[in-house]
Amino acid sequence: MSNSKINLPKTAFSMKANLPVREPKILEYWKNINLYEELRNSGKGKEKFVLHDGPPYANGNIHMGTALNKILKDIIVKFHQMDGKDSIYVPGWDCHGLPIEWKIEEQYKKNKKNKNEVPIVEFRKECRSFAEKWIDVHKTQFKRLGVVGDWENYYSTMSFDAEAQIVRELGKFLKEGSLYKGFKPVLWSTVEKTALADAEVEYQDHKSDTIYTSFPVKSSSVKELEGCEIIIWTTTPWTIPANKALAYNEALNYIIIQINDDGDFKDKRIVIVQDLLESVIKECNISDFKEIKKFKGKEFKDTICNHPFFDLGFNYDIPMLQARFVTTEQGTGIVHCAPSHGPDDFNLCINNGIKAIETVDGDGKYTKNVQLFEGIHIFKANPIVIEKLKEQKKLLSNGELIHSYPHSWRSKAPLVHRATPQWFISMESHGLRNKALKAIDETNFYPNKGKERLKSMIETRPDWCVSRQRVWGVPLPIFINKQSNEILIDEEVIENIANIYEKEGSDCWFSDDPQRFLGPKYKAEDFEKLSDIVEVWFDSGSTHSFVLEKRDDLKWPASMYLEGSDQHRGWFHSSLLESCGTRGKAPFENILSHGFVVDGKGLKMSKSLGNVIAPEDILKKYGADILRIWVASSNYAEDLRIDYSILDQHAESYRKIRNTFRYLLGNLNDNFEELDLEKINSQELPELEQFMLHKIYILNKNFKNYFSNYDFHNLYKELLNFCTVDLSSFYFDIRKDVLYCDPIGSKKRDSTIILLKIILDSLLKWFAPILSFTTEEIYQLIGKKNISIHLEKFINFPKQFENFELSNKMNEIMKIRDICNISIEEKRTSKEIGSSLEADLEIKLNKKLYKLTKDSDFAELCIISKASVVQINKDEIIVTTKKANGSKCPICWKVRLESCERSTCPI
RNA sequence: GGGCCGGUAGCUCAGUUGGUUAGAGCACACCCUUGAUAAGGGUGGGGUCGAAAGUUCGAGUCUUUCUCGGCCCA
Repeated sequence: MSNSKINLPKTAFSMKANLPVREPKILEYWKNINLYEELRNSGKGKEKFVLHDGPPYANGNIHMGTALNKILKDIIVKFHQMDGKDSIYVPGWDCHGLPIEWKIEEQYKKNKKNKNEVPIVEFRKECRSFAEKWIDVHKTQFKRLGVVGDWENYYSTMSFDAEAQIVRELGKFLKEGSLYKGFKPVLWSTVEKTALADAEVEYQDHKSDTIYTSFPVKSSSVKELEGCEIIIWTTTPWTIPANKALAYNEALNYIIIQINDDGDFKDKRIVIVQDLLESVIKECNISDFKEIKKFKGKEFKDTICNHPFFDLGFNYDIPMLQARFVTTEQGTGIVHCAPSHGPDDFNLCINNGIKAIETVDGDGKYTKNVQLFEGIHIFKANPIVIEKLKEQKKLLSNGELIHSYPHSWRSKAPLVHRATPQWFISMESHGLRNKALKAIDETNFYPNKGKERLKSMIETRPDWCVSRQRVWGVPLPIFINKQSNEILIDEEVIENIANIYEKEGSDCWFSDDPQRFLGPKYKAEDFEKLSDIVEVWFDSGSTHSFVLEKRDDLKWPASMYLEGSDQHRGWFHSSLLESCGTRGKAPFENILSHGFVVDGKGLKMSKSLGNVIAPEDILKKYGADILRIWVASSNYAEDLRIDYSILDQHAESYRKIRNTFRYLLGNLNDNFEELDLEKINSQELPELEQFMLHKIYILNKNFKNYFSNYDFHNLYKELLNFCTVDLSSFYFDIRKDVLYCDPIGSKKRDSTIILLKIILDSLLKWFAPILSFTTEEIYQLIGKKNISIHLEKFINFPKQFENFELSNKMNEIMKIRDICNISIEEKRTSKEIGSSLEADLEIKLNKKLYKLTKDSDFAELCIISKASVVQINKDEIIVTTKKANGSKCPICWKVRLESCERSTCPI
């Protein structure tokens, strides 16, 4: 029998996707129709949804993390657009900062150019064009992922507008008075007279002087401690004059011993940690001692000591402070703290109200803040300190140690931690911490755990240091009065600087006459102009001010900030502080944070492990839609695993979805016109169609629910299951008979066609935010209404589609169907039958089920030739399969003795 | 080293206030089909829930410890 008498599916939609080739053509199409503009036109006047882009750093190719981030953003933006909002995405880039400075310096090194001989302005120009280059590269790579946004009018932190606004934002803190000058230790080279970043540091062996020295206890709540001397060990004796505190660990066990050996410490009682007793007595040559007392570290609480140079005028209190960083690896279990000369020291002291001061100047000489030592170079101070300690009978022992020590990558000179003048925004002076904590409470977090994470950081963080001794950034707009040493606070000056930057950028700060910035009100000679720049987190923390507030198409606050979970300490954090400090509110209503991309085993990607997968590789091998499926199907609340076997699996799912579409298109012969769902009377349709309408209605309800919770992996799973379970293996399989064999235009077939149209329309829209390319491909094949699927809206289904009574009945039928299948399978395994159409079934049901299913066509539902249903008195469902008698109808392939009801049946 | 988060079939995920033999899809195996055909259908095997201890009549679900992994900090 020829196939001409049946209606076989026919479609131009190919089974093979060939996404790597097809997708770029679709991108070209979106560009030609100017999709972004079309979206804005279609969204005019609608409620805005603004996902504010966290700016990636304009440096290097994108990696899986960035791809994940952009795709997730795009999916959400598209969902909201299709949900009837004006959903606007403006991409941005973070451009200032050290990494770009290095790249330029590296180029200099290669070309044997000396950075110091290049004018700052020229250097900055090179940084700027470097960033511009990478913005272009990123743009292309992001677009390839299918991300739709305002690529033509992106924002960047180095645009003149941005630089100007950053100055205005700083001006607000200045005016308020929360921006203050303080000191903080940084790694410093006394040779180059400059601060160094961590990455500019090389570790090399270095010979240091070591000392065991003592701090007499002044007062303590432990009686036995009184009169004792606390012993500390250090490799930097020159920091002793800057000592302000001692650190102990409350979890460790300490011991008091009395020394009987002759010498400065004869009959003295000293305190050290128990675990290091042996090493201390050995290193300090203690041979005769007596144990006095053992006690827990926590008993040190409230102990106050004197400085070893107490008698030389260092007569301030040295408190003992609890610190977790104290260990028993080396030394004595008590660490001396000079807040101006170590980050640990600094943090511990600042948390206990002891501020760092400038103890050493840029050349490495003690300042006037260090009595007795003023003007002495720190690298020459060790012998003097040791001598004076000996004089004061406070030196238990000294020696030398070769250890790994930081050096400058350029000059190879040893580095020191030196407290340098820095600019801070106070967390407390104007209530910034409380404002931020309140703002967190008013923000929704996806997943919810992000709230606590951000909160605990804000609760404990120290004041915000916003200055950097660098050149590629926005200059701190600060003048200091040479006479009074006071900061110039004048809105007019700030506005003047901002206006200049708006026209020409901030390079001029480094080249132009300061008078230009001060304006006519002040004399340049009376002021010192700062040459620090603003730390880049302040730049990106201000994006809300120069993007959301400045652009008419956006709104403040943003609907959502969406970044990796590391940004709780980064952009979420800095944006929150900046905005709360200047506006008293968070710049976002919702925060969505996602985990990190890890390999198939859950390990982080690294070159050394060889488990790195680049987005580019995936695009070449699979295409962007597969990558987008990976994003949608992964649970972003945790880390996201990826490897080729995972991608293969998603590629398989994609084929299933694609074939689902192909079946629909084939049976519709690529014809599609939108139906008015309100005009459909579901009661007039066959039960199976009514059941499918119910399924669609419920799925849509779940879909909206998942979407509003940004729960994409469950959403995608449900859509995929619908394709696999409800459509492919159920509805499609059953309805092939009607579609192929019933005459075109017949009632039942038309009912099926109606359903296929509804299903196609629904699937296209449900999948569009995820499968942006494939849905567009299909839409172009059938679309009439709009020029792009992405201009469509989600469907509202009539409530009358919902039919729980029928659904309950069908669920019972499905159970019977399962048993039928098992029965058929037995006969198939025994080779009595092959196709299910070779089977006749006898189904025995109890009274209740019999009554319930009396109008159901089991032959149709089970795709068999004949089903006879009988009522029995047992509750068990019994199905018997027999090989069907008769001949196979060449049209419908059913095996029967008499001809089937179709007029075309030749039997 | 510290803080936070997480570890359910090969994979992606469900598992509601602790309660009957732990679920789904994919993958896999076997079979069928050849009118969705580099497609489609059916059946089936497979986890004791990272490990141990505890609370409880009862724990994947609560507590503790350990372990592995991730992020942040040091």
